[in-house]
Amino acid sequence: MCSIPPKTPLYQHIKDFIQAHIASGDWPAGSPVPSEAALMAQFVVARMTVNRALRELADQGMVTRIKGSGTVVAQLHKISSRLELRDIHEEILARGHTHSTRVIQVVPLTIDAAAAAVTQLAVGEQVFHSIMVHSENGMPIQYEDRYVNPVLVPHYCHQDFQHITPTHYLLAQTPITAASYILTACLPTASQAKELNITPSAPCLMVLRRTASSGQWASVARLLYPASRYHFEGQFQA
Amino acid sequence: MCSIPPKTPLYQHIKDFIQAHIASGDWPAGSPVPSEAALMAQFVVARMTVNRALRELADQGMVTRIKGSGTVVAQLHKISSRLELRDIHEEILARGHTHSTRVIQVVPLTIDAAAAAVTQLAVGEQVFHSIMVHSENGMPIQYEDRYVNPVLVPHYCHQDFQHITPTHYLLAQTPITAASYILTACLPTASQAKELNITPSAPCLMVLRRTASSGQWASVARLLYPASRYHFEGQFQA
DNA sequence: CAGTGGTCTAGACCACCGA
DNA sequence: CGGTGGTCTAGACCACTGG
Repeated sequence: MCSIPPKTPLYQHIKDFIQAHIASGDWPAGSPVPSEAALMAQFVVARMTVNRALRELADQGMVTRIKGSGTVVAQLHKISSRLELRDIHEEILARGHTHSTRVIQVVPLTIDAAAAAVTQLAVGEQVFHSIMVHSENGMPIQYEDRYVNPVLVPHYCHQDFQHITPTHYLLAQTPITAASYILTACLPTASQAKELNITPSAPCLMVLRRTASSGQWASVARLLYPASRYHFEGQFQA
Repeated sequence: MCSIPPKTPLYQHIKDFIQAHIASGDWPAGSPVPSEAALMAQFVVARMTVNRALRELADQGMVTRIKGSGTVVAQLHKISSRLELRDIHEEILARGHTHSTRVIQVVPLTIDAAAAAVTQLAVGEQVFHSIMVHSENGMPIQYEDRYVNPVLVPHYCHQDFQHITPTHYLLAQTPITAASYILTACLPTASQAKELNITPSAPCLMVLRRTASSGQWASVARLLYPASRYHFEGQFQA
């Protein structure tokens, strides 16, 4: 009866069964999914097993559960996926390529009006400011412009960023408890274009990422990726 | 002893306990999390309860579990977040704004070499092709260029897209079982710039999204957003 | 080998929903 | 009221890891 002989968990069989019916259009959005009791009988399993299957489907947005009422196929009006912003070093290594870093500047700095507009930090605040370019197999793919809180990371500007990325160092120094990002597109400034070896009219993806550690801001990074060499991708599997 | 009197599930107490230790830096990345047996004793609960707490933390990427070995705090070298690609209509309404659509073209089409390069569809394939611009409070924010599989959605080109978005209609017609997207930056073509009422040098975010339904491709959409008017954002909470 | 996590069972109590 | 899902228990067997 079972068509998946290798050690497939029972709850996975139930998930597959339900997903197959949804995928085939058999059970359109809004239609009821069999109750836990019905699935218990059908698969001859304990209720906890059925419950786990349905709960996981609900977590991944496939079905909607209403206490006291029942379970229905979810309205999939949004397609969501995990967007991961990884450490550039690990990302490049994972592709089997080599990563190199060109450090342009690492200095203490006092936030002026222009920097405040970008970072949302207070004018006059003392910070560390680093600029570097990361390359994959020698090709520049990320221009990293970063502000770091010296209170949390006092020795930031004495690191050798040829051998450890700022992201990696910061994570090692202080636990990140919250992060937010904005993803947009822009054109590079003249100096950015030069460092990235692209023309000033080549569009770039820009990520503005802020991280915080136990209530204080830890780092604000502006990451520029030439669109011709880098993009984000993802998938959603029902 | 318990500090959350209202009906908080026991597994949630355990999750909170562990997350608090991670967030505070008490348990740095890589450090071991108490075993299920230890947490059973500490919280005086059944193993299934502890197991659920740890499993959910693992699912959300907070900890890493290794069979036979133990549970450790995850290396947070990637900051991940849910990127949602919602129906533009619902998204605009959710902001309390008005949505309007300008339909530029909805026609049957045979894929030529140029279209094949973009869509990865076979040259010579018969499809429907629609182009429209979505505006928020009268301001264009999305240029939608879409190819649709007529086998799955035979009446696509007879819809009134003033009143129902392609995304919405497609979801109602056929269950989407898989989707993938590419997120990049580009400059608009002359005609795109004109329709979006931006200059040809204004960078745009571009989403290339493919959806499939039970093994067949359903739709390929190229969505252009002027960066000055639209961006993606998200946050990660430990 | 003992310890760990992965899975599963057969019960149970509760809050909620709809008729 | 009966049916539903939300949670929890006290056991159990297994496969895997480490020393």
